[in-house]
Amino acid sequence: MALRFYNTLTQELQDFRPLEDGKVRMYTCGPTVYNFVHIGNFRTFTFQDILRRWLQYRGYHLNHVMNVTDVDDKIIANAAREQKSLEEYTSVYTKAFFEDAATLRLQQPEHVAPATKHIPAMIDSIERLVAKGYTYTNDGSTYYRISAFPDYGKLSHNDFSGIRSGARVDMDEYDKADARDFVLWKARKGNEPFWETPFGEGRPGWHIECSAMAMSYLGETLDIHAGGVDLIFPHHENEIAQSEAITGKPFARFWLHAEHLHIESQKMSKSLGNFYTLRDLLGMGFHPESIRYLLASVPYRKKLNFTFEGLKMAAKSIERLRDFELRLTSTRLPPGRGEAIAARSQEAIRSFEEGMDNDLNTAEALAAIFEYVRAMNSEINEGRFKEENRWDAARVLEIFDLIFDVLKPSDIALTAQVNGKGESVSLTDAEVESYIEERSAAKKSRDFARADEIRAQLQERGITLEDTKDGVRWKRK
RNA sequence: GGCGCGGUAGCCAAGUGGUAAGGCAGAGGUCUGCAAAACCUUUAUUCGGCGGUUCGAUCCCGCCCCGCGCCUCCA
Repeated sequence: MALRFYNTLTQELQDFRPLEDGKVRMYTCGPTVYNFVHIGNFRTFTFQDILRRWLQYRGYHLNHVMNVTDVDDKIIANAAREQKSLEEYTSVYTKAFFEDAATLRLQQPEHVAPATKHIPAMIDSIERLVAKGYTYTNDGSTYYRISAFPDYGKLSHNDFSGIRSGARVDMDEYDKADARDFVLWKARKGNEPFWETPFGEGRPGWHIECSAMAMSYLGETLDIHAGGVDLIFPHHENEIAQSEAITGKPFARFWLHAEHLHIESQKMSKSLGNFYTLRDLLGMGFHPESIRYLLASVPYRKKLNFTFEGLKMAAKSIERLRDFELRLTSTRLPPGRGEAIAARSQEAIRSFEEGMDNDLNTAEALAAIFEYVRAMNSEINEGRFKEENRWDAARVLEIFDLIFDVLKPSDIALTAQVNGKGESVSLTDAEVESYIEERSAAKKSRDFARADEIRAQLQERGITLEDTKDGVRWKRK
């Protein structure tokens, strides 16, 4: 089956083909940098990362643009309060965002586009809308008249035909001619930051940045536009209204939207005290891979209930895969290559691909991997898994990790072993090895008490020992 | 009120018109000096409720109940 996505625009699953063979033009809505972004935001960004990786795995050359909203009401207000320039204020959170993204192993888009660096493109877009008669001004601000765009509502599937501005609305009494109209350019107020334009001093409305930047980087029609469900209306609806009014062409062919994340079954909110940033969670001792796994393992169109129990489960799931990976390299195997196992490995890859092709059904894809791991563990126990099958299995894990990217422990995980007093209790590999030698000697002389004592001490310091037929194996927790 | 999403085992979560993937947790067993890891067995006669269509529905239709989102800034 071909790669297919659920398209919000058509409300159905559609086979994905880009406009141009082999190339995908993708635009995603990035962060508004007025604060540290929270874990719910990262659910969406993780979805976008999985999408990126899968498109690349499927052989597409990606051109992905992500905007950074670095000018809006909140930013201006916060910056003013801290008596900082916009730039000073937003650079802190922009930097933090990309650090967090890297911690979660999110790939960098090909282009990151801060709004304030693209004002001329926005001005150009607005001028074109003005020329085509889609706008009106009021108090120095320029508005988009949605009644001029008959398709308005096609993305969110709302019917606005009944609430068009009519005789009842007196324009003199309202900022906007129609409640649904939105601002393209906001008139300068007081000491707020502003830019000079043919239609007055001011700053851009929120929606215009995405239309202008998307089209200037990617052309008039995008293959994919993605974001969180809350952006469907009005943000994405307005982007369509702006862009298609300018070009007369479809703005984006596939609209993909990630569902929201809840915390312990509740909406995340500051008043409930369940508002977490990535940094909060890392501070509680959770590993980035666990967070990434949890965010990625629930298919993106399903609400994700983020719980601490879920994070622990994620960590255990990763551990199971890592144990299998370790077993592949540390077990002595009979020579040769089991053909049935080679074939089973191919089958696992096919199932994994099928799950991912199915609108990025990560739960289905994961099931393929776990079923495979169980089967292979069995084959190893039975002696049918041969020396050269290592490469077959390694390939399966490699493909899995190309997308999920959770097998390699984070540096943080390696170094952040601290005891209750906050002191580092990490051991070097050499130290661990020497303890293992001491324990082996104790075992040889049947001093099991001493051997168990060493094992327990290592366990306390995050080192787990496993006695196997092929010697002692150890891993860090 | 309008538009939309969802309710599957203790938790997370796939799925199909023909009778329920996977992960975590639990129970029993094999292996082990003991553990750990791994494997085996086991854990929903049942998929929110009630009707309907059908030879047959968790999956299709209708109604109802519950949870949630958007309709104003929001991933």
